[in-house]
Amino acid sequence: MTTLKDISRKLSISVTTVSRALNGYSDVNEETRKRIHQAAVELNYRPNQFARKLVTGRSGLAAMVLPDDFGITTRAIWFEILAGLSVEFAKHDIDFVLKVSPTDQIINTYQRLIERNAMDGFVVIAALPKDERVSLLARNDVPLVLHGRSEQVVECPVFDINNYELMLQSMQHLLEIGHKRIAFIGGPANHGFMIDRTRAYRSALASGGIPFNPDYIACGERMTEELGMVNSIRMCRSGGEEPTAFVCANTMIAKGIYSAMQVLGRNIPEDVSVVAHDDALPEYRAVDFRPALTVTRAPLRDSSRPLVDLLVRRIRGEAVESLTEIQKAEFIVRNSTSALNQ
Amino acid sequence: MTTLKDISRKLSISVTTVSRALNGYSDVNEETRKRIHQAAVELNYRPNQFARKLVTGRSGLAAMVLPDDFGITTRAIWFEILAGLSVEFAKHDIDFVLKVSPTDQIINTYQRLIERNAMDGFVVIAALPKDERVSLLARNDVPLVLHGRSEQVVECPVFDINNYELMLQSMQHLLEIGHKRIAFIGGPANHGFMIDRTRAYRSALASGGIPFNPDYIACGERMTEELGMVNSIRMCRSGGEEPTAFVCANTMIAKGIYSAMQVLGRNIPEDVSVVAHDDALPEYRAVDFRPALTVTRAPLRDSSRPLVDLLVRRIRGEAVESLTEIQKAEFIVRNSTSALNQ
DNA sequence: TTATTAATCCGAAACGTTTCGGATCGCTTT
DNA sequence: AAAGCGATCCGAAACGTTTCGGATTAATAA
Repeated sequence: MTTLKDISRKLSISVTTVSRALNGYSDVNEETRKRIHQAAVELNYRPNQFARKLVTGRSGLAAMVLPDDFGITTRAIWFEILAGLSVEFAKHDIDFVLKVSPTDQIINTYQRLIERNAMDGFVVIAALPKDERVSLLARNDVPLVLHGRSEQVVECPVFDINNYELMLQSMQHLLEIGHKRIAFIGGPANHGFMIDRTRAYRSALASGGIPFNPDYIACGERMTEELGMVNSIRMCRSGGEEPTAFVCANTMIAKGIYSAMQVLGRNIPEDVSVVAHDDALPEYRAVDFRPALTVTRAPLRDSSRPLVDLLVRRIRGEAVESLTEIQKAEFIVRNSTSALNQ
Repeated sequence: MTTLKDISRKLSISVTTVSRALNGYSDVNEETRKRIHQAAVELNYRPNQFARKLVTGRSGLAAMVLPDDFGITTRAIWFEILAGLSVEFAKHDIDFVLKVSPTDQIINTYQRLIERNAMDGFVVIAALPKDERVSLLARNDVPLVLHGRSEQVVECPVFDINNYELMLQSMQHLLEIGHKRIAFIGGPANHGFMIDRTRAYRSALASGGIPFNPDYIACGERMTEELGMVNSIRMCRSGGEEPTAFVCANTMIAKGIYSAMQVLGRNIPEDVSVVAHDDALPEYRAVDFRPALTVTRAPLRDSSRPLVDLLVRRIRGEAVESLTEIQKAEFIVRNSTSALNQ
């Protein structure tokens, strides 16, 4: 392994100057900088991360802690997120470490990681309104970036999609084409994104002059096909008036509704309309639904870059105020929605 | 953050002795060791990994490099593996770093990681007969553990399941109940596990006096439902004699065959028998198949511990010869197989 | 008594960086 | 001629460990 000292010796230049040259300080002559850079590539120099960490306090490591029961959704989604984060962090020369922890030990795991002081930062996903993870990290002054908004006024960068707006858009579309009995099947009621969307759902109903019917809303811990299937069947069988349209928190739920409607002998979109939010998972392509699914679309993959960028800027010490990014979902009308035929 | 020096000062004992006490050396008095340990917990001491790395060369980091197209299978499976590795490594105080790389850049990614010299070891999964990753790592003397066997005689620990045996078992079962036209639908032909299973498939046929029919074997890059569906339909429609039984490399393929048989109006197990190898993924539970699926079972989750143990022992310097572990799959007969009715 | 040994302890160097606080030198300004 | 300045460089300390090579003491063997 070649070190600064090797370069220093080879060029008869002090270690200090070699270090400063390589790190782009201004007090080194342009020509000697050239020589140093050249020697560095010749000798295939790689800075020793651990020596560096020892003095700077930076480790070149960022982590994410996941519950071992996979939380709100399925393995496939987590992997999508992990993969994106790994490649984005790599661009900043940061290694991405994955911690999986029993669900009831999550906070302990964070605690230990914080004590060890080995991570430059964390990415925290699926924000809760009062998020213990966030407050713990913030209290200990360790950088984090949050996916989703949390109620707490907290000093951390945030990335989110416009959950309120996209829900409004779906609802307005359905209202415009005449639907009145619109159901919403979503995820865990306590998560930030669900709170936003539920708010939008109710506000859209209100603005359409439609009373809120609690039977038309279903929340589940896991946003899977099963959730969509079970709840849509329940709603259609409940004896009262059946929904004429469903809004789903993701495409898996929509898939479940498609199956359910087939079982019940209902046609999409003639009998019921379906709209979903689409994270653009390759396994559930909305265009491949039959009929093709109308969606608000915000690829999960696209969140990795902003997430990592925000965290890196936070680690570099940028002011938190400037570190918020809200991504707009795109509304795409396909064939799963049609005007209500009376 | 509390350091050795803090403990040293508090107890008026040299840093050396504190270090040696904490690391279990024998040249420190039992009573002072007690005092030191106590002070360590009182002060909430955590060794600084980076300082340690600097002198020992160990980083407390292990990595896995994955292709960004997810290789032979689906995201869900990768996540299963990743989660298992993360928790097992944690037990050894090792952080698990995940690297995702474009498929054609895998070797470069390894190269860079090796140069940086920041990983204590790697876990390499889905062994190829001549595996460039393995030879690269071995050549550079970096510890690795291999999942699956590779042809190369190489100095590395290996974990595998008894692919040859389990295939033999499935085949013998089918032969015993009278099947002669047995198809095998599996994964990429060049992978170690497929080579083993194909060998067993042919050897079982031979021992049953049945000629090998190349139309009855199908390999695909991705072992998904689609693969099972497409190939079983093709085999059943090919005009020649249809298979009466299918052996599948995993349960997803079996699921595809179930769908295909339904489409074709065939009943399982009356018309066709199906056997699969079961990695025990929660998403595809063999017991939940209708009819319940006969399998050779070897939970993927169970591979994490041996994998990590082997790697850790290799890192600690144990002789490679002792570091091989072959896990036996369990054969479970359920309702997807029945005797051939003539 | 003296030499040997075992049990404990410790000073100092080393790992590879970064960074603080100058030092040197030639040029410009007074 | 003296003072000041900018550009360029460097020595040495520091980060928190581990480890080599002893040092000290008391008990044991000669």
